[in-house]
Amino acid sequence: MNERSCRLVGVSTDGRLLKGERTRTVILGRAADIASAEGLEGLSIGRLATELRISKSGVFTHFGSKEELQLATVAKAVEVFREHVVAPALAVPEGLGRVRALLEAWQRYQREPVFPGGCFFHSTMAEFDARPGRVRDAIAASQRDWRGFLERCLREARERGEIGASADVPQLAFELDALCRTGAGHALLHDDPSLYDRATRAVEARLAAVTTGAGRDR
Amino acid sequence: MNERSCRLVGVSTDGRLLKGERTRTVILGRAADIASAEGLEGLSIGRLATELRISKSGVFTHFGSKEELQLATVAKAVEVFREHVVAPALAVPEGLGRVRALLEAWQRYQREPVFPGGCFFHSTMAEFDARPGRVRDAIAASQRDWRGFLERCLREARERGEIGASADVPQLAFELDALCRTGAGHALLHDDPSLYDRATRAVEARLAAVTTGAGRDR
DNA sequence: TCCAAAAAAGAACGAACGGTCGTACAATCT
DNA sequence: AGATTGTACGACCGTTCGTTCTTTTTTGGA
Repeated sequence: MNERSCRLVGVSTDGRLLKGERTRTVILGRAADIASAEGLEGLSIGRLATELRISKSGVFTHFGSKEELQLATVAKAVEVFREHVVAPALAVPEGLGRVRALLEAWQRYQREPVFPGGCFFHSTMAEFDARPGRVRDAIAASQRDWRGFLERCLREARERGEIGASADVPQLAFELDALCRTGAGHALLHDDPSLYDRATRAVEARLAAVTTGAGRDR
Repeated sequence: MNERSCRLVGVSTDGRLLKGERTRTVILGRAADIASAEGLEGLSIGRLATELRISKSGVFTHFGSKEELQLATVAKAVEVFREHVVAPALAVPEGLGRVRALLEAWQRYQREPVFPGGCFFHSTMAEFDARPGRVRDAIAASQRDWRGFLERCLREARERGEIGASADVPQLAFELDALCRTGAGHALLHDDPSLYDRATRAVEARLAAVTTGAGRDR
């Protein structure tokens, strides 16, 4: 592939982003923020336009339909999630250390908060779990990805002998996911940050229960 | 209080429900169903009217505002939850047996499904956790009630010596809640009933870890 | 600097939203 | 039976929704 043929859409010859691509990014940033707090259905094109001081059609043109806007918003949220949670974990060597780094990054991302409405996916999963369609499929797929990555990290730790060989990785991933997710949700609902710590403690205990001597030594 | 002064609104002199009260019940039943799947904001007065073949104003008159409709819907859902989850547990003697009955009833209620959109509260908690107002307060209060009841059951089991004396009841309640809740949510999102079992297994393991010899004997 | 293409604006649409009103009928109480 | 209250109706308000156009402005490459 030569340079010309693989030029990306929305990118100018000197590599800078085209104007349209920049506004698209701005729109999606705000869209993900709104959706994390008010849901992907609470998102509206008119509101985005008003808040960003763009015309309604100016927003609309970038996506062509509300469903496309929702899908793009999910993709944007995945990007943010990867950056704040997955990337920090990948910077740590494989094994139990990476598992810990991953869970810590996740909890930090929920608390900061990167999104004003807590974890984007916690909100939208509950919103779309009983509503068939492309948006739900996208959310479900991203959720499978996330859980797959968590399981991979756990499996690496097990292969290193830092986690007991008999540990049930998918089950463990499910439980860790459930504890972190719910802790953040409750903390937000009751406006009580101590509920984050409850999740942290539960995760800690759950990990301690499967950690081997080899895991503790490092 | 004599009979006359404590007459309830919506109840006629001979104790029967007034007509209005009956339609109100019908409306709220449908409202709770819709809200469990599409959220309390997805609920609309016009849609309720169309589906129930009542005029829009006929629906509206019963509540006076959308917020009141949402609050009444939450109250209705609490009633349904009590009936399907709390009541069956109360029919079982205090102790670990009641804890088990409670968690079983909860999981049964999620699977049946009593509400078409899974657990009403799972959906609405995530919807309102970052949205201040009376509706959120009502949801948060009902959630506190539920957790209070779960903790009470656990404490009774502990006092009977069926659960270890050192068990941290609020922490345990949080974890059991998180596991059941998330299991149901994932089962719905991925359309995979085996995820319910994952929650069941996690709960089972969690309970087994704190059960004493006395608890196992019965 | 010029010009085509890209991006944004603007106006308008039909539908649905929450909400208000006056009215008509039916159920309930005296 | 008559008086009264409860209940539901249909028309309509202003607003916002997603979406479709046409027109204007901005932008980036030659």
